[in-house]
Amino acid sequence: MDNYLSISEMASIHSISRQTLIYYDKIGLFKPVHIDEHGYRYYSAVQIPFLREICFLKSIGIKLNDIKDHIGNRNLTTAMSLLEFHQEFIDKEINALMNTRTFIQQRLMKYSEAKNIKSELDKPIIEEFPERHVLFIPFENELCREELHLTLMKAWNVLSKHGMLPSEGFGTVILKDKLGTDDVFEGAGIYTSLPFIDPDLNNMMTLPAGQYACMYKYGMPYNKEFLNELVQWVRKNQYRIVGDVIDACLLDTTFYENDNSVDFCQLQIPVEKIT
Amino acid sequence: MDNYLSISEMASIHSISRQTLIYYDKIGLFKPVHIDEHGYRYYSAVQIPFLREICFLKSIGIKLNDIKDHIGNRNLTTAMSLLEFHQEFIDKEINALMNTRTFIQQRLMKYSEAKNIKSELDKPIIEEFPERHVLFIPFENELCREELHLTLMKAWNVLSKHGMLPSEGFGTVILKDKLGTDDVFEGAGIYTSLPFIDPDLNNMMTLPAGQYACMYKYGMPYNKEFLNELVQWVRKNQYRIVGDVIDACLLDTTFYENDNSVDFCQLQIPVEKIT
DNA sequence: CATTGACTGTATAGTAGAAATACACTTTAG
DNA sequence: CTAAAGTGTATTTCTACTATACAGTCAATG
Repeated sequence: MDNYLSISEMASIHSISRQTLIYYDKIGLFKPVHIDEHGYRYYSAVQIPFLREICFLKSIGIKLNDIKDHIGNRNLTTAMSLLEFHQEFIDKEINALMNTRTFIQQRLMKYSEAKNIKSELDKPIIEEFPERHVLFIPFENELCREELHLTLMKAWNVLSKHGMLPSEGFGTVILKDKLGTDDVFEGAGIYTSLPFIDPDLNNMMTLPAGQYACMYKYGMPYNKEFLNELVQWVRKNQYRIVGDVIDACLLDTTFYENDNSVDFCQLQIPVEKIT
Repeated sequence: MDNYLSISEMASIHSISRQTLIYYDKIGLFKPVHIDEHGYRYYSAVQIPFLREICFLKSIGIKLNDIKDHIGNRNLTTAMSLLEFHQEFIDKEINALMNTRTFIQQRLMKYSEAKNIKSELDKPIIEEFPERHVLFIPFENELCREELHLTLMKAWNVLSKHGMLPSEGFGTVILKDKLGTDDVFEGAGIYTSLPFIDPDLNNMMTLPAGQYACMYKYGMPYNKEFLNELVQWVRKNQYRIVGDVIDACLLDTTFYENDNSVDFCQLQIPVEKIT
């Protein structure tokens, strides 16, 4: 092999840049067979399969360091286990991206729901909901903006540990039995939707399917006036409360500017018509 | 809101590090509401939803710069288009990973094939092959190691431009009509397997399904002795050559150490029994 | 023979999103 | 009063390059 390839020839043959070859030389991944008295790099055609394989492994996402460890001393067994190991890595990545895709989809659903209903603010209506599986974390201190945020973050972190993002929605659960008592928020807490069911998860709660008396409102869950209003409407209209009350947050304060801004929520009280 | 949260509290609430909050401050993504006379950072509970949303957007893979542009002035429309745009990005990523997965699978298939047949070296046998679609690039100069490598890289680059990696195999095609002539390699060239069919691709060639007289060998395609041996065997055994000859490379020189090493290949001659 | 353009070299900075480290100051608990 | 915990800034490290600046080399042309 007497006719060498220059660095630019070698680069263009492999559709990579001259700088990349200089870099590979520097990190010891791929070195020219010959360097002349001026420091010019010269490659041999025999090296082409090696650089080609480096480019292949790189383009399927294997790190240069791992390629370096592998390429100098490869055989069928090591080549296969490198690929098998990397395939598992790829599978995990695909899985993670599919989950992410689900989270984005659910978020978008939630937003388009919020977009479509802004007109009917503060008017009680009856809606049907399917069964919903959520995570529930009770409040530990007196309910205020800070307690609300901190409890939600607890729930958020529980989900994160299970590889989920609570993209579909969250809100407050108020116990049916405490309605009308001195401390309406006793035993209340935060719920977050579950993007998918995880059997390892504790603190799961099921919101039953059925009819709910609903009302959209701008206000935080600890502003009781909306709840009182809706409860009164329920009683006036010959309905019976049959379960815990949900205050679902549709748009949080990140959608509004000033410091005293409030969430856009929907109160949901499960009801039955009194016959 | 008079009770501030320290940087470590804010960090632990969101399961991120103190350093990350310092970094977010530095790049202007998320700043504390208050800094005391010693430079200590203090956050407000009102900021929790914003940092939560930043963490959410980050964890679905949106760049901090894009989050920064979005978060300060968001509304339903911008939030939805951000997510929609990002979902398309995710879909492309999933697609790319699925392709990569295919390439790895095909490579592994090729390797396990090579692993299983090493015993029957240099012995002609008859094998059945399905139809194979390949890319064909003819040689332009006299066949030698360099011409072989350069032509293969041409094919490789054509595939790369179409988003494919020739992971399943490559080799040399020798025209049937030139067997036994002075210049056996006239019109010959390199073929590379196609991971999937791309209608935009020119230079496609179909290797027909059927019976092939095959022989494994260590040697480069320009070493004619193996070809001659197999052709003689074909004639002696009452077969007729019915198509172009394939010299399929199973393991290239990256699997062997010294500079004069050769490929591990399988010669494949399409044949019919003479009746 | 000089010049020009193409090619080569080294060295440095920049990219993203932190993590890790070093070193100094402040606060808090005992 | 001291020690531990918390906080600040500044710098380095990671990956796999790309881009830039500046200087030397080579081949062809006038």
